[in-house]
Amino acid sequence: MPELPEVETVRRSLEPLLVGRKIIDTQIYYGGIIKKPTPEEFREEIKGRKFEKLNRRGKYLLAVLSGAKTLVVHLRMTGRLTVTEESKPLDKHTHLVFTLDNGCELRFNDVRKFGLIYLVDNNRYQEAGGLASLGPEPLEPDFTVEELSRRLESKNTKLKSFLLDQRQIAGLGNIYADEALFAAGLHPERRTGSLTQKEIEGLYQALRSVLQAGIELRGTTFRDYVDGTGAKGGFQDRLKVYGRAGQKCDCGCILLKKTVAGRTTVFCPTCQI
DNA sequence: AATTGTACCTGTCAGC
DNA sequence: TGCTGACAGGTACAAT
Repeated sequence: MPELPEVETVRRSLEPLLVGRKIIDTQIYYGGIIKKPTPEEFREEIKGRKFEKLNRRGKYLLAVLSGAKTLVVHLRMTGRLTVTEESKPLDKHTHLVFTLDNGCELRFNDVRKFGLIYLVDNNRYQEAGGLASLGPEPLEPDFTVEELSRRLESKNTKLKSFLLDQRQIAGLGNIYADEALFAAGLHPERRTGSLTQKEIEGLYQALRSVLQAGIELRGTTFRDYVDGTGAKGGFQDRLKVYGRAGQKCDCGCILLKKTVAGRTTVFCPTCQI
């Protein structure tokens, strides 16, 4: 599923293909993806604008357009955003096609129609769903051990639930939350307030290294994910726990599967305490 | 106010 | 073969 490393990979792959390009027009095949404004207004308001910059915040992709508007895209679970030559036939489940000024198209495809798209004024991100209430970026310098510690102690919940809460830390999903907990040797059901200073430092390092490795390998393609050029990621070969329930951990134990915080969670009962 | 549960979707796969 | 039901999971919103 597109989490921070996948969205960052999409951003990096799309940026050189989009910046400087102008949107000639938009074909809307399924308007339900567009949350704001109405699909008709969206098409009118975006017409003629140029891509100036591509940013990412948590799992949100932010395309800054000329005229001080930002196109906000969330891929949720199965969304794909790719640049394709306009001569290529549309894949099934393509809901939105932006015609660019160079013979290419930016296409939004989503099997399950869960993706979200907003067009908002710059700096009015509170109008774009949960974007305004995101927690810190885990790979930015302002996310420190102290910041993590403060947030852990301000809650009394299970670690898995904490890591998935976008208001606490932006960008983790089920894959990287499980991988980070494994790397830190922490049980997903440990209470946030029960961690020692050493464990907090270990979790901090685990979060950063797992996300960084995910980016370096251009994301995890477990099922649907591809980057902005349609290429698959490479981190799926490095997964230690996610999707591996019933298989052996490096320590020889069988990895367990359990629903925690409403999510399938895989962990090693001996390595994670 | 904060937490929990459910809806949103379709493809895939196990079991019959 | 073809059907049914469970499952996958991020966010918005309703319910508690």
